[in-house]
Amino acid sequence: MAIDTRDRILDVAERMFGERGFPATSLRDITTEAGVNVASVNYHFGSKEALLAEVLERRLKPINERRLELLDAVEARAGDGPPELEAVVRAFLSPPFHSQRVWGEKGPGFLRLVGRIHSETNEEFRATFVKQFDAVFQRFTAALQRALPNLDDADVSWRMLFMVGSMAFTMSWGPTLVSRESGAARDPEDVLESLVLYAAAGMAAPVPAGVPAMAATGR
Amino acid sequence: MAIDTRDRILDVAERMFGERGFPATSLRDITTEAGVNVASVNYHFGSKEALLAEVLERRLKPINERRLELLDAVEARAGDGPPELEAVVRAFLSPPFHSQRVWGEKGPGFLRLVGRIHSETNEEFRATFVKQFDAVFQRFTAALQRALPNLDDADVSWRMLFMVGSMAFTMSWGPTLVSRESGAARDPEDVLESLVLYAAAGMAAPVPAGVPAMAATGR
DNA sequence: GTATGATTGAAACAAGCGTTTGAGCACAGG
DNA sequence: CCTGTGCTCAAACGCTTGTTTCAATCATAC
Repeated sequence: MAIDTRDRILDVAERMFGERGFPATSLRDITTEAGVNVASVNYHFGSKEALLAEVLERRLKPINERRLELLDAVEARAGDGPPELEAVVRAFLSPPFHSQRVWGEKGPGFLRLVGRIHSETNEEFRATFVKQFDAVFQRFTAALQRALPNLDDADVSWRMLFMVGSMAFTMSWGPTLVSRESGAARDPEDVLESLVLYAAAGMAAPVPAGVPAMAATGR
Repeated sequence: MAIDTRDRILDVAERMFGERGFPATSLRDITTEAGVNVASVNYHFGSKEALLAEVLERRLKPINERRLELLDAVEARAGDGPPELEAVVRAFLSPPFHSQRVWGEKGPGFLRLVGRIHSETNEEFRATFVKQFDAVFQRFTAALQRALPNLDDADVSWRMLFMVGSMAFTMSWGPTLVSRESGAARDPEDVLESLVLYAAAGMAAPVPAGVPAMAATGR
């Protein structure tokens, strides 16, 4: 009856984990909605947690690949010089926004999920999850350091955290904001654009006066 | 034997909700650690969800009061002119950072919790929670609009969302970042300073080229 | 057609959940 | 002294959880 049980489970799980969170979603919720048997989750994936891992990987892998692709292009264009800051930021931020066509009523489920992985899973799971980002983080950290030579490593790391925070939070709450304040309604594409400009400006902010690493001001 | 059962429950619940999340923390986890009986939660608070509400309110109320206090001072200083952007941003961001003396190994538990409220509770609860922020949001939105007259309302709203995202995410992951990369280690006070500069710069970013300030929203 | 291995189904499993119960304790005011 | 109130306790409530079991069914190769 089912086209493909595995995929149906993945789709429903992605949506429900995104909407309600991982611990708050039961396997019976998922399997009922997907029209499959409870046991099939453990048959196909092994456990609830393994299902979560697959849900995440399915979406995250293409996103991170796309990020690196875009960064490659930006760096190629820059040649030996420093890459353009805004382009680097855009290479990082845009793939998740494009990963789902619709910024639906509930938002891109799996990205809401990503935003709260760290709080809903145990330590080991979290570690293997973060590992998926390691390569991306290293590449972008290096690129940003070249684009912002007056920042020390610590500054770049913290500002990347700020940027990721804006992104994750926007994915989570954005749809709520859109539905609450009609004035704020916007295309996801416009929101992405706003976010890129915001993050690029923040990245280029002057370094704290009191704790200089080497240089004084930003752009 | 217990100094005050109520307070012990609140303290332990705050920490555990922060570390593991609301659904993943059982009342028995809390009461065992606190050295009190399971039934005392329902006796003192009525339900698990009511306990969460009180945990949040206990910390959030003073934080939001302090925010408004600081904003009052900033606006008084500005007189009839526009308030200083960085001061407004600082008034918003600093109280949570000061709400707990120590940026411990696990981070300020209750702020990690705040960051994911929306995903771990039902719709009604979320509504009453967001209400606590309404006054603060309105005041700060107004102040930012005066400090950034070239942005339209939608821009200000989105950029506030970006700012809150940076803050929440930093509270959550900051401690992780500090422990992973020794190079990034910093005082919470320094991190706050970085965040303020980052957010102020982001707020002041140019408006998107394609979307003029006065035009109606979507396309 | 029959055999084989992959998949599904209904049912049960033990464990844990939030909540309720009602007896018991401590200690005030009369 | 007794009574009333506030609180704690062990035990049990009914229910849901993730996981397992094992027979039934399916698709495919011989």
